[in-house]
Amino acid sequence: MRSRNAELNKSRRAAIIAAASASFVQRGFHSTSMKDICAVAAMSPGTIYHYFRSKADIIAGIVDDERQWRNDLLAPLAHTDDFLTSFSAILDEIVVRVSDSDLALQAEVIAEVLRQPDLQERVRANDLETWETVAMAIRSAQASRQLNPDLNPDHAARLVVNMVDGLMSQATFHGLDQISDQLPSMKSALARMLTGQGEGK
Amino acid sequence: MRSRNAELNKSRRAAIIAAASASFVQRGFHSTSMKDICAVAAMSPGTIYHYFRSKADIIAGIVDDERQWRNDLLAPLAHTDDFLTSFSAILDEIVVRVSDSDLALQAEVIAEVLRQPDLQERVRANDLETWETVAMAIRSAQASRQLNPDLNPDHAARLVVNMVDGLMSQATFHGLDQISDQLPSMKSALARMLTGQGEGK
DNA sequence: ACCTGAACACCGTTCAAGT
DNA sequence: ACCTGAACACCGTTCAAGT
Repeated sequence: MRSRNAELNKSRRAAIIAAASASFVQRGFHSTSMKDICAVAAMSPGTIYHYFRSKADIIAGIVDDERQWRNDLLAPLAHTDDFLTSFSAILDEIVVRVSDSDLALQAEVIAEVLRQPDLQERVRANDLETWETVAMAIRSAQASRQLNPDLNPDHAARLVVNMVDGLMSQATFHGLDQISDQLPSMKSALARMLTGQGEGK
Repeated sequence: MRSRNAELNKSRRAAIIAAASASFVQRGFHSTSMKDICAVAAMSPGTIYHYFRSKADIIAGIVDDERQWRNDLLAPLAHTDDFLTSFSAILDEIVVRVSDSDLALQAEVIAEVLRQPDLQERVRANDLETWETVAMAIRSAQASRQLNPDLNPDHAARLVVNMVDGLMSQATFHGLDQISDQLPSMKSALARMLTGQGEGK
């Protein structure tokens, strides 16, 4: 859909995404009706369908917001000269910046995304981007002898991303409070994993 | 609902859960209609509502199956005298026994569970049970000097469960093939984390 | 108790009609 | 292009009626 008024298009889409996100968190994706979203956004159904192909399509916008958020969070890794300290700060920031609503919305999105092939590809691409960012940071930290140079940087990056994914899973089940207690031991385990000499493959 | 015929009750419930699971994997929870489940199970809507309070309630049965599955998987940890080898075998078994359908169904369940408080409590309890099992195995492995005795066993267990959760997340996005490549480096990282001396808190 | 299927209130989406 | 709201095909759930 080519829009005549690009400004309006952008602000309307943002308003619809905001209204839908709030509704999804409260009631869940599939028990939020279009009428609910219409009420929160103060628009008629026809207007929403003018900006989005379907209710499911609204989620694509949410996924793109999430990508932006991740990139901002990881940006410091690209220029740091102390990988472990930077990464530790990122973990702390996750606990501060992620809310229970974010976790609920994220769970909603993942389930929905799994049966929209083009959306799934988008989420997968976001994840690969994150991995690549971490792998590059690890490579340069190895070059400056901060991390064990025997480690395969791609595998190590996967492990690091894996642990953050696991942290989010546990936050989803047990709440964000619970996982802050876990951060210190997680950081020292990471340090041991990434700096220790040994069979790094 | 007190049933007169406990046998029938059990087999009907199992048949409905099987029909529903298959449908949820194919079409997703919220685009599976009761009519779909009726067709696959070859029952009328009234019959299904005789055994389950609602469409969402069917998921409780799926969660209980998942709990059984986890307990079976982790059972060897209770009696092993070699924690790392046992755990490594469990990781291998996950890759063999988990299918793409299982991952899709699991994602569906998590999103749905998050807004049914009693179901959420059930999932949380399953997770705590897993954690407790791993923590006990770690404690006895520390007693026999297999693992670093300075580690806090509860925190170490959280880390181990965390990494498995992370593995499942990544399998959901990138497929099970991708994660088998990751297993060797994950195992050696785990070994380094759990055996190495250091600031274990 | 167990089962049927028509009936009820409601859903996502479309589209003729307006500006 | 942008917006409205009635209309359409369909949904989860109930319930009178049967055995």
